[in-house]
Amino acid sequence: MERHVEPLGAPRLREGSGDTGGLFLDHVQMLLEAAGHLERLERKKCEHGYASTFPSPESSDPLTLKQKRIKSKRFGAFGINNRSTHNELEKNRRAHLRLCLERLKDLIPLESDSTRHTTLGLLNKAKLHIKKLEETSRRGQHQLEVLEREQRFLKRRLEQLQGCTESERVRSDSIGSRASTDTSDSEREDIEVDVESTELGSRTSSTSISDLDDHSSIQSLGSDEGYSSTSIKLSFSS
DNA sequence: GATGAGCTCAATTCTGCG
DNA sequence: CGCAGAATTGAGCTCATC
Repeated sequence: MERHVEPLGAPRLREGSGDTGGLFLDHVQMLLEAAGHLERLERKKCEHGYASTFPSPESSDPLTLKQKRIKSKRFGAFGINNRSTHNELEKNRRAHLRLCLERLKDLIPLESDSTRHTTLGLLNKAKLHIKKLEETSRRGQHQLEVLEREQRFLKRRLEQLQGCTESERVRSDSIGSRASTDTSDSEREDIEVDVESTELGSRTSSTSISDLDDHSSIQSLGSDEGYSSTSIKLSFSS
């Protein structure tokens, strides 16, 4: 919805001016037209209540010192020049706002491109979108914490089970080397069952084990040579 | 502290569109 | 005709300079 703005004081040169006298007349004509254009503009502004560069009959109104200072700063010394500069700056400012709004439009999901999006509607949609993203992020963070706790707990249980199998092996060695290969399968079976029951337990008490979190030692991470000797089924549920 | 420059904001008016 | 956006304008605020 672009508003058509007439270029200020920019009447076109008439074509086909012949000699220098004609050129001079053209310039005079152009200046007269420009003056007329400005006058019409000013009158129109006066009609619509805009401040005019014409001396106002109300200019003798009592003003505060500050108001006088501002008035002279803005429009006293440079008149319309200063005002047009100000208008131009304000125009740039609005253009920047539009640009930001366009960028925002690209960032938020909109139902359909065909529907018209007002500034207010766009801002409201952006607000909702931000809230949704925050909620998603919060949930993801919570899920991550739960899974990390579960992982730590299972790691500790694994270490415990490894310790059990190690002591069991030492004990059986001291007794003798009889039928060591025969019992290994049944031991593995026991461990599998244990781990599965542990997994179940961890899931039921996943929120109440935070006290134990810091007890997981770095030593356990280094002693992973026994992991391959036992077949352990671990299944995580999200 | 006074002043000027730069910037923003809010009120008002104008304009185009459905 | 109402609405939304653009344009104009005055006022105020902040910061730098003297």
